[in-house]
Amino acid sequence: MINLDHLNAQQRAAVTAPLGQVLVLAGPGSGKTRVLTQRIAFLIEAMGVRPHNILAVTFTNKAAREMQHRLQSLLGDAAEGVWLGTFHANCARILRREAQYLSFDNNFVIMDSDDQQALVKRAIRELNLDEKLYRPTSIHAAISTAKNNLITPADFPTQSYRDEITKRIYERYQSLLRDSNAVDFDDLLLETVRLLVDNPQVRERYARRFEHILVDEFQDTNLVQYELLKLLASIHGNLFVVGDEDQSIYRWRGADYRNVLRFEEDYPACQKILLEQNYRSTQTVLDAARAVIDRNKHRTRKHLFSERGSGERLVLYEAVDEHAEAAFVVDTIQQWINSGKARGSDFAVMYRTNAQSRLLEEAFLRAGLPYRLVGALRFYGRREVKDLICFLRLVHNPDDEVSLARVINVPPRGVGEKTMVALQLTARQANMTAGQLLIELGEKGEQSPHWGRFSGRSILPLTDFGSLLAGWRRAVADGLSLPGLFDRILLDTAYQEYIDDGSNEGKERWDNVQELRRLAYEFREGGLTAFLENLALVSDQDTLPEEAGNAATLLTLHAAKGLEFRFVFIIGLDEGLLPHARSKDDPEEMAEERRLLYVGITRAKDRVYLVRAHQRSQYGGPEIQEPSRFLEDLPESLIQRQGQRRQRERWESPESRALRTRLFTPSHQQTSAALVEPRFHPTDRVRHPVWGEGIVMESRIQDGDETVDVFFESVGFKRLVASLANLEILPKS
DNA sequence: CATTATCTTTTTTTT
DNA sequence: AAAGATAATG
Repeated sequence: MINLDHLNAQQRAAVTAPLGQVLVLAGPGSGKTRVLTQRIAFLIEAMGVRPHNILAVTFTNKAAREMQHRLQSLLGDAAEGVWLGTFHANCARILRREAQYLSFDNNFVIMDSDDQQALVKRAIRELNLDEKLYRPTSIHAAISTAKNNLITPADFPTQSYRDEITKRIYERYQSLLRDSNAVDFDDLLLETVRLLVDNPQVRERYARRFEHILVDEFQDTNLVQYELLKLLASIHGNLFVVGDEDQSIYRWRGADYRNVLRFEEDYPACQKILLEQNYRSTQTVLDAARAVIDRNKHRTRKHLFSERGSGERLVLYEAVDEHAEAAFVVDTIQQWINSGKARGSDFAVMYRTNAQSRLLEEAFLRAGLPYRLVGALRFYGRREVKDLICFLRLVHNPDDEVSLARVINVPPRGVGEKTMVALQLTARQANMTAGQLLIELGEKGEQSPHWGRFSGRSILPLTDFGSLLAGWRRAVADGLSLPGLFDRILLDTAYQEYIDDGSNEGKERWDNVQELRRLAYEFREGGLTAFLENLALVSDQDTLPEEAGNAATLLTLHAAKGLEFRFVFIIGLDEGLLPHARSKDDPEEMAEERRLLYVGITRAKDRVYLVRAHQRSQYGGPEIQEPSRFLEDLPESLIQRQGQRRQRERWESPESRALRTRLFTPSHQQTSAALVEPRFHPTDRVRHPVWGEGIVMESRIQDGDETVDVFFESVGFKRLVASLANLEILPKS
């Protein structure tokens, strides 16, 4: 049974809001996930809505799982039947059901970003265009933006010659997709909208079904998603959306926080509820976050408050280079853990770009500290994993040209560029897809009318591969299980010999293959279709083990949204990195970088460490870094500097330095003393909360803090930072 | 014609 | 520093 007593007034108002449109603007840490789940529970239990009639949309699978989990514990089996998932997953579900109305069949594959890139490239090549002039990345971005704004190739605006070309690539790309019986991420949304617009009876069926629609992270919806919601809510009009303009960080993906304003315009009767009490962070953390975000214009100002007390200042550390940056992070975490005041899982290290994780990983490994890495060295992006996925995709849908191109020569069987071109040409002439042609060659061999079209050198490998493919498909048709198929592919291609050359790296690659096999085993019930859909839609962000023991978390600022940690490190606070260099020409993008930092800071419950490096090896040689402009927005009263002084302070007058020192005296008594002279001396007897009694061997001032070497009776020699270690000096006996 | 060696270019964030 | 494209080689 749900219990509304532990909700505050605003939260309760949201959970129990009457029917119609509800817009909840929820600051960080204000319990928005809770409101969302309680609302669903309220609808089911108090309003008697059947779960079947509820659609709940999240942005990540992680968020969807989290909500599923909470609903389960709130309602038990009564929660069964709610349509809960990401926009993309829900759309894929609809498209598979309604394939009869669409231009592709229901065993369509979903192209991931690598595949999309490959297709764009192919489209450019087929049109004989210069790849230097029309970079696949930038063309793909243009296509994606168009799709996110409901623009089909036919509607693509052509104001310049380049637009003209882009339009032609877009058209070509789209037909390549359809020839492969495939859709890309953007199509999932776009095609669903088109389905609902073009087929009133289908629209009515879904709109009637979804009596209640709830949306999380509404500020990150794009135009297609907004239209989709409108269509789905067109009968009942019960739209409950939760969001925070200040946390909108997916502009580059078409997200438009102005959908919040649009919502208020489109639904003038909507109720607006603000959640302003923060249950996560200390007031100091909130003040700092606010100092950063208040510089942004065009936003609903919220007055976040916390009852958790003022808390400690944010620490700013300026390292000499990126190695020292990583070392500072790891050392500090280690000291906290050694002091017994924190455990590994209390920490998160956040960064702007995935590339920054590598040095951190190395530092963690060297220190022997466990960590879990979100995303980055993407499991699904790894060569061997992608190879096998493509084999499976090809069995599922032989028309998939991208997969075919990828694996036809894996392991090398003598099929190169020329052979591929010949294959494609012959296939087109025969009005078949390359995959179909291969299968025919494989099945009929010399009997095939196409046999003679190929040179003696290329026909054998092609026939070879074709019969493998045909064999796998037959086996699946005869009821071979998914894990069975997986093993058969490995066996037939001698994949292990190919991938595992005996080196450490080879071993690791083979382990990845085994890991994928384990996943396939989990999907043995759902079969190939469910497995592939899951692989396409479940991001790497979701790959990490839920509770990876006692490990610190390493993740991008984007991936951090929705999470919380006691201690948050944000590294790379340099111009060019955060804000990222690519944002500096566009004020809107600059505002988004600011929101990114805001999201990072507000993840912290207790402490925030902001870290930067004077010098960084960006690409090739080392480069001098300027401090991030965002640092200047933080009032000095909220900041405690650690480590090296900033250069300009060297030229400071003694008076102003004295004043500064007084002003910045940290709240810890020990630390302030330590800045001047050591508090501990050799031969002092000390007590540590975890390791008990020991003797000070040496003590020195280092990086503005006191480092003490202590010999403990229990664990022997340890190096500690005085301000963190909580050492107690014992009277000399 | 496929594979290998050398040179060039390139860096955001993710469903 | 790594991936991708181009040139040389077998």
